[in-house]
Amino acid sequence: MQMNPFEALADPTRRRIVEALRCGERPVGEIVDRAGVRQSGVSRHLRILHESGFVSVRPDGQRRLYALRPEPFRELDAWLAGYRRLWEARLDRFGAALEERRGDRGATKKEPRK
Amino acid sequence: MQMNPFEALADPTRRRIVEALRCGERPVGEIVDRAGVRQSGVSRHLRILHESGFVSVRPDGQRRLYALRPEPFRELDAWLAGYRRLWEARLDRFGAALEERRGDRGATKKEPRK
DNA sequence: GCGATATATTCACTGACATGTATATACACC
DNA sequence: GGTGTATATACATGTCAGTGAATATATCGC
Repeated sequence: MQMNPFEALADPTRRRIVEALRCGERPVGEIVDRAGVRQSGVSRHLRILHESGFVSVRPDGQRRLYALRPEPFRELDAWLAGYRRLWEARLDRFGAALEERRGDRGATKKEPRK
Repeated sequence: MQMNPFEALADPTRRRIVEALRCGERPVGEIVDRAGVRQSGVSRHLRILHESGFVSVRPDGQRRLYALRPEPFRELDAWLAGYRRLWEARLDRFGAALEERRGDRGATKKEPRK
């Protein structure tokens, strides 16, 4: 399937699975309990997470233990780093103001009427 | 549409748009040149990015200038922070080893022997 | 007013993906 | 061997998101 980290985390079920692994490795069965989808679905999501580098597997008897791997998180962090100046208060110079530029953001509530 | 930051960035075209705005605000036309999709597509992606908080808009004559907003980036950073211990070399204690757990990742090439 | 330019929206299509059910594979234990 | 449990895969289905073409809206200059 070959997904990049953003696509891999775009699915809420996959994010739940990742969070279920935050505190260490777990067998599929335990993940199923927290994922909110059937075992077959979890298995497919785990495959995607594995292919995108988010998890590792190791056999343990008839079970398979999944665990998080650091690489894709590092990758996300590196990407974010390129935008860090957006929020790491560098508002002292007006270059920042040029980029931040009046947060309207409530554009939906804008236009009291027309 | 209501997208969370991960879904918003899952689309490659939207990531290209975000990158096009890294160095400051731009009108839609310039973004179209870099996005690789037609103007109507860019407009729709900009709407999604706006609804998810990634960009702000301000009118400038007959054009509209889009710019990045910091909030969703902060949000992503906060999420990532919960996993930072995965890669911020805290391998000095074996608690980390429990979680990192032998990066197999090349599960295909796994286990030269054991 | 009119025409031209910039951007947004509607419509129809298509492809991808998440899901469940059912089935297959792998391993453990007897 | 056989039976039971744990996990993976195949198949069919429905939904949704990204796309382009065409159209609508807004703003400028005259």
